[in-house]
Amino acid sequence: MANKTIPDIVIGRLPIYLRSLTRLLEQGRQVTSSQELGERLGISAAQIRKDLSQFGEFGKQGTGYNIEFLSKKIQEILNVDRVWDVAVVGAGDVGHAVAYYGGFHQRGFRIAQIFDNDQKKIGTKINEITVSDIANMEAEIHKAGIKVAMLTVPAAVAQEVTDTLVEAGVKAILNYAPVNLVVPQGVRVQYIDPAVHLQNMTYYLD
Amino acid sequence: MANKTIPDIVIGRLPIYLRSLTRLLEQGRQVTSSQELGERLGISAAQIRKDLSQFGEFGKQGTGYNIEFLSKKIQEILNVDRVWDVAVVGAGDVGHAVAYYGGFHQRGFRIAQIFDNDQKKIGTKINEITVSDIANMEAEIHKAGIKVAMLTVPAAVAQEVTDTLVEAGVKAILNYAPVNLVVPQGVRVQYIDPAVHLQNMTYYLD
DNA sequence: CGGCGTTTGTGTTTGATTGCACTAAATTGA
DNA sequence: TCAATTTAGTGCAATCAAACACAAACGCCG
Repeated sequence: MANKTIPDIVIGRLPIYLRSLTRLLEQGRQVTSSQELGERLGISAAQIRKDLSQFGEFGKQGTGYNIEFLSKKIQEILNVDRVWDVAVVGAGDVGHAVAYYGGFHQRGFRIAQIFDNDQKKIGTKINEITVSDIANMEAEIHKAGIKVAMLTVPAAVAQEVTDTLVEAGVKAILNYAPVNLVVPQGVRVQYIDPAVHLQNMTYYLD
Repeated sequence: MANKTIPDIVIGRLPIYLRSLTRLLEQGRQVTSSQELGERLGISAAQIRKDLSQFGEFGKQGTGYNIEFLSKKIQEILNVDRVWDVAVVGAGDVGHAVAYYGGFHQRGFRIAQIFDNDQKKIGTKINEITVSDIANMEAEIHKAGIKVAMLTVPAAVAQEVTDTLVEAGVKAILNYAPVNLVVPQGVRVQYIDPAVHLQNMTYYLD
């Protein structure tokens, strides 16, 4: 049943499922059902079953899903049954917050390098990681084989820095700058822009 | 033309269009086209035209869209042709980063209040705003008539705090905690969870 | 050990979203 | 002035996603 080009939108829901399963595990639960998950997530049970069925048969009729087993399977699908080294570019407020956030490791990511262009910041430590000069970024990322980066630089330089990251071999960029990035085929970008989310919601307010 | 229940997915693209228009304005541009916008955003020109046509006729054939005019119109549609007061709940790293982020105001939002439950933080100032005791949150938000909140508290207490926010009259919550929130009809939630975005991308990596 | 209630996985239907292709309006340049 | 070019707005077709509904499997309990 696997490998028939899974829709992006399905992939996008898997991390949400995984997050919810983690919460259930924390609560000491061992088994859940598509119905329970659906209620928690505001998604129909049928959709959850169909999404999961794209990758295999993980549940048991009459019983539901073993949470630990399903978590493991989703982690494998998403390639987070390992830890990815991540580079953070930009050591401003957002870069700091990201570097200090403790939740990444158990979800498959480790902040390995931090870069900035401010001489006053270079050499200082953020959460035990020394800030490096962005001038050396391409070489260092390339050398370390890093494929994932978080971009927390000002909008004005985001595209330029992105080009360097791509040159360095980065294939996945989480962009906090409020700009749309242009990247070549094979490089993925995801956006985090709080104002976009807020504006989405204010449409529905008076 | 207008008012026929616009699909959520269309609303979700409007802030992206607005963001891109802002960049163009910054570059001194006055006119653009659906084609140009589409190339910048990786969206088809037809889709952009169709999205906009849901709300009126903003362009001119042969010419395109006046950027300033279209920006204004989208701001009106999204209700961000005004400034919304926002409450930030949780004065940790993320709360700090959010409070210091300078980009909100020109996009329709102003951080008006910050709350925390840590006695050591209460009374201190973050970017000129005094941190208030979360115990007074419901009353203060209600009194100020605040409808929009950002939630930057630990996952374990996010639902509990959400319930209080809803009680206080908040109708839009931007949730940074990695938990799905349950809210009554009429209250909107958007999620920001960097790990979710990263996990989405690692699916496509080897 | 057999019937009942539960829940998965999936073929099929329904609905939503996107892309296509065309018309009409505006601009430009000769 | 007029033909060529550009581009918005839109009806229709095609694609994609979600919901429905049911057979098959499983566990439980008497």
